[in-house]
Amino acid sequence: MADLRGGDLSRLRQLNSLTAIRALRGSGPLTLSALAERTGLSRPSMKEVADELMALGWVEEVPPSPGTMGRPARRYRFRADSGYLVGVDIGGHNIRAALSDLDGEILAETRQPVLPDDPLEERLAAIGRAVSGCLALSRTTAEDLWMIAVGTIGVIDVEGRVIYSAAVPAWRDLDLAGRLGEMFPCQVLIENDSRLAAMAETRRGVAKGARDVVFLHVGRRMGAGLIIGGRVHRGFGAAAGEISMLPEARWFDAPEHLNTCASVPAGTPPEDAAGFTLAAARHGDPVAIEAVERYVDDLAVGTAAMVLILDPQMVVLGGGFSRSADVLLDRLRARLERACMRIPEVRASTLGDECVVVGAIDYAVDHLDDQLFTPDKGPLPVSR
Amino acid sequence: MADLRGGDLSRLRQLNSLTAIRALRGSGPLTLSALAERTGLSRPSMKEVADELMALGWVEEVPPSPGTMGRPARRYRFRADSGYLVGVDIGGHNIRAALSDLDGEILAETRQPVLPDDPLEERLAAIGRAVSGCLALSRTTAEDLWMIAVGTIGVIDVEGRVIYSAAVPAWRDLDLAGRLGEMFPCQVLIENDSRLAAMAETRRGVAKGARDVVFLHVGRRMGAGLIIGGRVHRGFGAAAGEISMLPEARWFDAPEHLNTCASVPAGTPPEDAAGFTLAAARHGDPVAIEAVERYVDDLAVGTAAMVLILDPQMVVLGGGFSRSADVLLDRLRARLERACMRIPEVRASTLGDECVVVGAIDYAVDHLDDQLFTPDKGPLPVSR
DNA sequence: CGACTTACGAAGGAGCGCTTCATTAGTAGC
DNA sequence: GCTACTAATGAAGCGCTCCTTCGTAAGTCG
Repeated sequence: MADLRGGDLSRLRQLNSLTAIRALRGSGPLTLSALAERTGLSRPSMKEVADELMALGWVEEVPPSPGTMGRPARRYRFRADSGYLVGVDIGGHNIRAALSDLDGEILAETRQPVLPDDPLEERLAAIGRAVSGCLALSRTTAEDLWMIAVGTIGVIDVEGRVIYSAAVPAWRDLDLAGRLGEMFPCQVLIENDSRLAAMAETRRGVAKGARDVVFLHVGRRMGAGLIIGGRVHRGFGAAAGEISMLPEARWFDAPEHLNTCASVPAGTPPEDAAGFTLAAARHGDPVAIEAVERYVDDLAVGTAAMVLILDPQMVVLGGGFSRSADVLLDRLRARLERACMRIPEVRASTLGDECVVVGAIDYAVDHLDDQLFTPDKGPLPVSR
Repeated sequence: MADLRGGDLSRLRQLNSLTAIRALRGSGPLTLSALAERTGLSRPSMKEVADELMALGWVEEVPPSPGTMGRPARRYRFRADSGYLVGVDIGGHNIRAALSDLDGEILAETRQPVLPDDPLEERLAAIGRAVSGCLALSRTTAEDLWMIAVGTIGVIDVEGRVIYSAAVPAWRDLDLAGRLGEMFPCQVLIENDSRLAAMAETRRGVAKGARDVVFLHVGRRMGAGLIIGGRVHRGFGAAAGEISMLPEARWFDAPEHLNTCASVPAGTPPEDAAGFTLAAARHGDPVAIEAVERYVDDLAVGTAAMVLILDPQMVVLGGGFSRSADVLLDRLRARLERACMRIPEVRASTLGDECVVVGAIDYAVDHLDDQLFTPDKGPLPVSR
């Protein structure tokens, strides 16, 4: 049972203010009449609400649109630029950052190359540089940041501490939330990168609008992120999606089939081997195809487990190997058809490398909405 | 984004009425002042709300409690008996039914033995008898039923049609929701029985209050039900939890280890074999222990998959074999500790055979609450 | 330049919740 | 059996929020 608080008249106003903000966020500038119609309020009431929102800084008036019949109508827009959000993707070789307005519209992006075994402080400094870069590009300052959401490889506990990170040795046992909290004067959110990628795909990618989605990170390491009921599923200890730990799921070593394929020429750097195999398979090389088949065999086991357990609407393939989705998708589908009761759609990611930063932004927007648009968390705050 | 409807004054009243009903449902009869305090409303307003709820039939006055200081206070209670809910468990060998009031308090229970290969019409008739029995025991009539929730073995699709049922041949392809809808003059809900059992355990069993729970049905057949975010997780096609379909999870044949154990005396009826093995293991029979170890080995694979994927707060063992939880729990825990990152609590069901009917009732209560306590679904209806 | 269209703004009214205060119906003590 | 105390009741008056209605204003079109 949720809250047991009854409501006051002021609560009603609060509700209507939030409804108005929501209506404005969803679509561009709206006239007073349009707003009134969407919210179901009468015009005079809507006017009062709008005045209040303007006074608080949430909304501003824009010039009326010319060329319309009748008296020009006042138009209002949500001041998405009264604050900014940052998303960060901490990967093994790259740190990406993006800055967005409060609507999640991305205004700037940067990338900082790093090495997996860079020392901790150097990594943190690179994060700082990536974020500063975004701020500089969009001519904003750290004071305008409302929230920063970070996606990182590895398992993060509920408090934002790194429990486990195979790819980045220095990351282990780090109090990431604490360190980033010292660096930035705003709220810091930490999440697993696959979960954020899943978020991005359900918000603006191929799975847009779906409520239950399994995102598979296929690449040199394997990962999964779950969206359940339209929200990121973290699990009780923030360890959901770690099925690659289970030997029977055959995920952990699955990429080896691609790395050790006999078609790969000697001397190929190890990070390019899998890509070579996938490309060879695309061109019909039977040995490479054999390796891909074995890879998908293994991939399908863990995937089938997730599909059978969750029965999602869609499975999205992301990560480095998803560039070779043409080689993988049909094969994966065929195996799922054999194993599963109901086959979800199986699609490739459409967001590519920006998946995680974009998902971090979306995650931050969600979090912000929760804070703002949940009634009874005090009065609507003043927006600068 | 949820609704974009702004609110009226009447909406506020509706909100407060719902809050009051909630407060009354949660605890027994309350005085006007107590109600006012809990809802945060002033006494005069609370009085008005209470009068309205009385007029609509949702609430009634009870005699003031004697022996208190000061003027005796009016007391109100939720009229949980203004309607009734029925839960049904359609099993292979038994059909159980329970009748509850609108608070989910169980007032009557019945059981009808059936045979797995009884013809369809006989089974449906047995359901009718089970429900009529409950009505008779509690002196109510079918007209007082508001909702009936049915848990059944097998996979049910979103429309309440049986897609697959290994245990009950006649069940296959049946439009269960349709047939039951003809039998009872109220809303009919169909769910998989493991999911309802999971529901019961999170509402009034061992997992009370937990938000993410995996319920394992361990018995002659294997099943699983998931609670995610405090709600039953059905999946997009209502097929969530069917991991026993996956060979690698080693669930489907797991019970065979117990059935074919060499310790079981020749001539034991097949349905008692597993129970015998479990009992023998409890008393130290090394051959039986060996069989149990193999059984738990297999059980743990699928369970670990679910734990790694979902990271639940608790795993609850239910179903026939959970009576031997003392033999199973520690062994299962030990294996999960090896396989999983974070170990959830592992506990045995406390509700026993009534698990599914009780869960069906809880499911109906939830459904009813959704319908009643979601504002903006029209005005609060009149309760008879 | 006048007719038409559309939005604005002010006035009056109804519903809901709040506070305040005198009143009432019990118990406890003498 | 009477008085003091306690706690709830019921009525009156206030303020806020939303609604409807109307005359007025600011554009476009012919």
